Amino acid sequence: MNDFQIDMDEFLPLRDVVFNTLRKAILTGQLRPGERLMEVHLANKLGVSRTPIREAIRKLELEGLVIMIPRRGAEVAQITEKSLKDVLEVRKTLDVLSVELACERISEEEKKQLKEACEEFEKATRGKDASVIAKADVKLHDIIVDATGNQRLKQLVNNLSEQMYRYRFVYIKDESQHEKLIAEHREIYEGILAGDKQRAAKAAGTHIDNQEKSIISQIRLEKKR
Amino acid sequence: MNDFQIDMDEFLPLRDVVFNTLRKAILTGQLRPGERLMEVHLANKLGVSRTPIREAIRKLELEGLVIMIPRRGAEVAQITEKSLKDVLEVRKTLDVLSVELACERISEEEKKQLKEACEEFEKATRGKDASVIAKADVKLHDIIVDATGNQRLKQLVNNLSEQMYRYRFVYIKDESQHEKLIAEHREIYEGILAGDKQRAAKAAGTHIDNQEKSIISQIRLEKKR
DNA sequence: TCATTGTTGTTTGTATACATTATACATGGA
DNA sequence: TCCATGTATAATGTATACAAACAACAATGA
Repeated sequence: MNDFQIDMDEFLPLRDVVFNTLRKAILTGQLRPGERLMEVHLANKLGVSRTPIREAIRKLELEGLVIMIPRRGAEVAQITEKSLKDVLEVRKTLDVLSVELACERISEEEKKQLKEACEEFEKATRGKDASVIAKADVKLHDIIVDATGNQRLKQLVNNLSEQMYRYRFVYIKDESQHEKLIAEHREIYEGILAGDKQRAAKAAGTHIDNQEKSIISQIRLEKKR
Repeated sequence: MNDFQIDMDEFLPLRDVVFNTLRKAILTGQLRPGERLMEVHLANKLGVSRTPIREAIRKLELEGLVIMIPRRGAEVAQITEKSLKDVLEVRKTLDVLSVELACERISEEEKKQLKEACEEFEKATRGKDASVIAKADVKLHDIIVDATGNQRLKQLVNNLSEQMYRYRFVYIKDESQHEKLIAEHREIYEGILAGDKQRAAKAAGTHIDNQEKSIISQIRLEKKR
């Protein structure tokens, strides 16, 4: 249990390595909501001193992934149905903004990438490997936010998306939804290519709405256990 | 020069005091873009050790107010016209979302507060004291985002607003704009009270557009100097 | 039995010491 | 003069040491 490990490949300050490690552990659920993050413990586990651990926690704190209790330290933030609805409400708006801006600003090169990503996604769904599908999904959305040319938007959308990383697999694993997912992606893709803002925006909206449904029902399930 | 001081009133961990202090110094322009934040220097200046300084910088880093250069430390992030347009593009969308949600969800109590804040703002503009006007403006917008009941939205909108804190006074000081500002606020206020999403959203949009114009022209002025 | 207080251990908060690296400047040679 | 190299300095990156606060639990008294 709790067997996350540091990724030594990276050539970064330890604080950033620790930050990425803890972040991933939280987002994938290896560190559970409510779990305390004790500095010496983490330091021993990851083989570093307390300093980089603390600095990583400061960043996680600002990102909202952990909450600080004075003189008691950090613990993994609880995810409530309410907080997730809040996140999704904002994310929906920003995703819609993204595709609208993408309609206006996408380059020819990016259009090609988008087409490839779309096909890649369809292929991935046939493969049934959830992590491959998830990756293809991320790729597709990345291309869209990149096409907006708005760095800040990209950063915010990515951040909001990652808040739901834990639940990503819920709706990706559900094969009965795959056709729907493909159709939604295709609709967004075609809307952007055609420069049809309304069409793309509407598709992006329903795309999020469907995710919301899956995730919320999953949360209710977890709550009951 | 550079005469910001620590605010000792606060009863918080030093890292948070330092964070707030540096943040304010950056947002008000006391720490200029490009300026290096050297740890020992700041530590001496604020009378603390390097540790809280470093932890504060980690948070500023994640917030995008400083950028880290490996082995060289932190410096205050540059604000370019592009980065500001990016911020405003996102903020406009989120402000519009805020008033739309406020239309649906505002309580009777909040309606009363909103009315008062609106009148307060009008009174403030007659007083000509920019900081009073700014405060009334913040109050008004706070009530609106609070009325959405969406904590995440509130946090993001506040953060984006603060990015432009430096330029706030530009459009607030310009008395020729006061009538327009009052009218815009009134329009937003009445739209929300009437539950008229379209009306309120449109007003909020033009409100941001006007701010954008003032701020962009100000940036171009500063650039020329 | 219950409440209060004392004590001990654990954890965070802060400071400082040590290691490493980048930069600047000087020195020497072509 | 210009370039290269070496050295010194100063800053960050990391580890550790010390202080203060909190929590748990035991002991004591009513």
